[in-house]
Amino acid sequence: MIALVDCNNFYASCERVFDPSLNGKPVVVLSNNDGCVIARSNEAKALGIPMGAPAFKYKQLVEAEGVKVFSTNFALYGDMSHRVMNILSDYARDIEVYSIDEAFLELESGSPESLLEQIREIHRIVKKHTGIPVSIGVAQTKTLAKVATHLAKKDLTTRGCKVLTDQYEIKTILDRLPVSEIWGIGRRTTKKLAMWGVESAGDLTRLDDDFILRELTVVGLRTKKELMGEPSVVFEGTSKPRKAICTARSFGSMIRDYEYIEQAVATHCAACAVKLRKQHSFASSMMVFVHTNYFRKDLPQYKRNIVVEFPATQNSIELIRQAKEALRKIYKPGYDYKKAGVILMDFQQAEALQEDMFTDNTLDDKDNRLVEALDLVNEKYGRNTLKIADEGLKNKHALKQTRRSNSYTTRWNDILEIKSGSDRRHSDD
DNA sequence: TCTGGGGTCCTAGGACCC
DNA sequence: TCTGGGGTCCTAGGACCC
Repeated sequence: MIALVDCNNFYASCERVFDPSLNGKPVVVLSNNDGCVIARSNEAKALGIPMGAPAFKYKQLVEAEGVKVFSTNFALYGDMSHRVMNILSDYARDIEVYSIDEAFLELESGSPESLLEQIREIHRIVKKHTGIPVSIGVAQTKTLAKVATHLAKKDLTTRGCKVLTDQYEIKTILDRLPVSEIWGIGRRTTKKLAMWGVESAGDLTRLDDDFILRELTVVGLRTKKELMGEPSVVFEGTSKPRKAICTARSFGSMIRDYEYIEQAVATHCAACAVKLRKQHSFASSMMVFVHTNYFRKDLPQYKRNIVVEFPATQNSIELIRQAKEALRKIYKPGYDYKKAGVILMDFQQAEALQEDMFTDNTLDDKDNRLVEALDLVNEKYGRNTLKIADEGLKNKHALKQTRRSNSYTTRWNDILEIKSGSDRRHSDD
């Protein structure tokens, strides 16, 4: 049996854990540069603020309704996510972390009643130990588990937990569910399906296999099978290493100077390298890209990317050297740049590393020991305690983040102070 | 004035090989 | 006039997810 655990309004919920006065109030969290809305509490949804809405378009509503607004605080959300996932892994045979706020669990099969009891317990423990509310759905396949979680969230009578195993119930639910709600059916496919008169998930299950294969490829066919209870999207289990690692950011304001763009690229490259080492991989190619602001139709536009190859490495210093060389080839002066990024690709795992006789990529040369020390220090004393000089200190490319909450769980200076008496913020724990 | 970031998978077509 | 067949690898582009 597969369960899908989904944290409710995750980022907004994280903010609430550390400031309970936000409970019952509309809360939104903004993307980088405070650009658009990426998380909303139920109260904010009720006010009609859509997902992905540009923040500036809702300024008036936000002020009028007293909506609490936060810049992203990924250090906090990442840490809270870890805590939730740790608890989940105690309650499952295996876990597949699907995103920062979602995980598939493999549960022992059992009667619907015992399954419900199990997920209610998980629901209760996660809330008690982390403060994060979750929705849990259980079914035979991942796609149906997604449907079940959807119900757990929408249907208040489920109190956040739904077991969807009864064949008759599945059928009636699928007949009422719009195809666009199904996991794996996006905007494009919904439009296509509508042309053939396919409106509900049930309609999709009644479509001919060959027809689906021809029009929607194997991806569409897998979805149909999953809806019919036949597992076709494999449960991956404990996370596999990433095949590509990307770090890219829009700049807080547009940048012209080569020097600052180079610093941004070096910074992104260093961030990629940390992620790369965390999963014990070595990269042997990277893409570097830059582009101007698409939204400024009045300004000249330029975008370019370049892929460079090199002997597999996980060393920040070498990777930054490559990134700088790549940037030099694509940078064109005279443009106002808005975004730059680095993508590392073509990984080899440490164990399988093909030794190149002429390059030393083992962990005992001097640069590598330096990088290892750098990781240790930054792990212990916080991100960016030590940086590579190429990353620069001025941070001209810095994000605009005017409303970031404290990093309660990951920075010593930001730890919550508990006061006694009327100022107490936590009633239990 | 102001519009995110990080991923995965699939397909078609071209290059190349025997 | 006729112009193989089967395979692999790579890339770009499309679609989708959270």
